[in-house]
Amino acid sequence: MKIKLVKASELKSEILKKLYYENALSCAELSVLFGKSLPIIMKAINELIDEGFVVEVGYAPSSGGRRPLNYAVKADAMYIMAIAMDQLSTRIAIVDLCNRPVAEVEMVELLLNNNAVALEKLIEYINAYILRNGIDKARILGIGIGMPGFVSAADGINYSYLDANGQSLNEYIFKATGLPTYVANDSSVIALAEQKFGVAKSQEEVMVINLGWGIGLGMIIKGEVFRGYDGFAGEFSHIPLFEDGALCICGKQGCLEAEASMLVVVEKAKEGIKQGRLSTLQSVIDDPLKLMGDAIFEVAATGDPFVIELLSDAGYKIGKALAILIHIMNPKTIVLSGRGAKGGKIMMAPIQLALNKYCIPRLAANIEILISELGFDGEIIGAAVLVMENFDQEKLIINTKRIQMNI
Amino acid sequence: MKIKLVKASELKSEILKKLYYENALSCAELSVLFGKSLPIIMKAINELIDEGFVVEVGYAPSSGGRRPLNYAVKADAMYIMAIAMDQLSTRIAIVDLCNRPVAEVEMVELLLNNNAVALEKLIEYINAYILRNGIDKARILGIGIGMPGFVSAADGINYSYLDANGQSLNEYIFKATGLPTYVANDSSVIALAEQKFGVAKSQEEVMVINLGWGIGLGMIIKGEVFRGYDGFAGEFSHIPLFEDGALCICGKQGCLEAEASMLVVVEKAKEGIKQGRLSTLQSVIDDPLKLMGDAIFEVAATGDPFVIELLSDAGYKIGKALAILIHIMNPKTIVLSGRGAKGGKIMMAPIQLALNKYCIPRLAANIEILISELGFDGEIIGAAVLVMENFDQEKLIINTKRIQMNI
DNA sequence: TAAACTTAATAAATTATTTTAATATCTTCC
DNA sequence: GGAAGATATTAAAATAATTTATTAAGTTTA
Repeated sequence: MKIKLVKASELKSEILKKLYYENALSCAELSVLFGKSLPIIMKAINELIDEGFVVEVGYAPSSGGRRPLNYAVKADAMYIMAIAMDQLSTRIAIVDLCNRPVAEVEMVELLLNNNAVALEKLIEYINAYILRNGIDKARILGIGIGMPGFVSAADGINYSYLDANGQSLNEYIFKATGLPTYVANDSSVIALAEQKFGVAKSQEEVMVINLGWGIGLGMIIKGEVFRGYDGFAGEFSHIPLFEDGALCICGKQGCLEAEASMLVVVEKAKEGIKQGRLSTLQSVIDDPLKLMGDAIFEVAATGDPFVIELLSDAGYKIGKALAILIHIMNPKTIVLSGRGAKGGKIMMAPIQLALNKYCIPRLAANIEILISELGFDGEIIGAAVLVMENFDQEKLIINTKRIQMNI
Repeated sequence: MKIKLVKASELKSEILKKLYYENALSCAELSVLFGKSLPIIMKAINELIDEGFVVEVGYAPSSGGRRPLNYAVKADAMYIMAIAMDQLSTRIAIVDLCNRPVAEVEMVELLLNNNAVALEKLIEYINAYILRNGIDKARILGIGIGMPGFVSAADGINYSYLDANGQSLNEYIFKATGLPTYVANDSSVIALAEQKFGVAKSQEEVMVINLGWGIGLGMIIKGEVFRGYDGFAGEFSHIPLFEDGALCICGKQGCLEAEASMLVVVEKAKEGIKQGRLSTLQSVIDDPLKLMGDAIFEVAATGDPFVIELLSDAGYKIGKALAILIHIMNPKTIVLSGRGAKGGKIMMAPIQLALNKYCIPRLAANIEILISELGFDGEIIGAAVLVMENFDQEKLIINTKRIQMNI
């Protein structure tokens, strides 16, 4: 791993971040990682221990000499509120610094589209959740929120949903809850999760496909989320892919989303069954969208031919889009993630088929397509990561005071 | 501009690079740029002056206090050999540290396709050019080469042309010339030129389209060329864009290159004229490809309807491809560069038309499409930049010795 | 099984960097 | 046009970081 240059004044918070991501590291390892001398690292670590952020966690195996003493974050030094939204529902969790929930993860219905009170509802949920679980707000480092739409993480504005009269959602929710808040596009948040704690762990260049009601793309470039100039990079759903394709909600024709998203698969399934196609999906045909989505993958796993046909068709089209992405970005790894990752195994073959057809062989040859193991938890974990990504020395100092007051 | 963290041991070479890119800077500016204290910067600058790399270049205008003393690279401290190749011909130049040629830029015919002796020819040209112009090899910092094909700049290998039995071209040419050599894909080299000395100067996120016999893409991300995992990123020519398009040399159908490259425009022009279309291009219809390419833009500038029709058609298709790029990368700036940049003005309208049709308005709204001013010189300048990008403390020390021996 | 070799942690000495203060030079505002 | 404020440079003092040496603790090999 490349050494990461940091300013001396940011060393301690950077070490804490690293320990959060890497679980446990020795001083020697940290020394190499940051390109700083051992005494400096030891001083920082000892201070972090004194301040209550870090603990010793025993010795690592020797690599031919004295065994190194490993350090890790103190899991309950701080908590993080992680929120994962989609168009239909919102999940809320509070996790510790090992990403373990310290209160039960809850899901609430929260329609984003044409819902003027969605933001107020969200804030209500947040405050109620904290209160109900009896968690001290002072212990919570911040709130990370992954949400669909055109989100500028830099400005804290979602241009599609949750309007706060043009104000920053980060500011608005901070004022309403007292907790530092960071919003970001759901796909970028999922990409964060996959790179820090998922199948793409520690990789510097990864493309993460968020298979959901739309089709999102979170990009990790040079080890960081790439957001583009306005923060809208990775708008994969609406690339013009098919000459005379289905009409998309965006008003255009031939968008990837309109041909291959989970929404389309569900709709095609309903329509097909109505027209007499046989499928075990028949029993849930009148269920709401969300349940139907879950059912698709259950039924696919049992080998239902109609559903597999639908998923294969979607997979092939996604594969064509991936071919374009590969030509432009030449990634090493592509991760299929999001709630649709469950169908990844079935889609793998048609995706590969499409790559064979649409990719220059040299580019497709070494590509590694992985299926997320975080699955549905990805967005929650990513939302927590989002808070830690914004952790800095200033917040370290604030929280040091808090811990010292408590003890 | 964001401060650039550098290791203390690399400060001097980084300062020199910065001065090369920015022409002239004061110590105070450098201090801010690198986040280092003034005494450190002054020490480094004074050493660089003593070593013969830097000179004082007078005072900058005051901004309300004592006028700062500006420093610049000593233009003839070192020379750089810059080589720009395309499939048909190769240009060679030697430039000083102000990118001014110190010997006449020469162009030689050098077919890359199916030419087993192309590499040997290239080396011959290099050595002959240096000899003919009587330039001391010890004065030349290195050779930068932009070339078409699948080029891995990291490995120094071009997988399409100029095979050195799988060896690194960097190594091979170094052995044959005694000069450190760096090869890279032509489009990435042009992107470097545009970002350092062109219309995209100092921008951190830029997409540079190389309009030539193919259609290349050089990406600047976080201020650096993005090359992807294998180094093949930006393979824009062969993205699958049209359902049943023309057959491409790559064997696939519907590639952008097969529909909109300069090669296609020239061929369509020839064919059209043969079939009776009226055009002032008629007089050069039997000229070789290269001349025909130049003629296209000359004729277009006079308002030739047929040629404008052809360029518009190509522009519209390029616009569709740009729409995809914009959806994925959300850049602030797109630069039309390469030898085809001459036609940029004519293509601008159809490109915008395509963006209106294929882009989500929010993404297309703020996009800035610029036409290169470096034009045909872009690849030469970029090749020189390529050498400076690889300049480090080690090379600084080597060249210090050289200068001291000479003086 | 002990000697030789590694690696880790700690302390002391050296080196490097930044901060502070002082001086020089220029602009702008009475 | 001179005084006050701003910026740049230089020198000295204070601070911080790294290097080197030392001790501790483990592995490998003869």
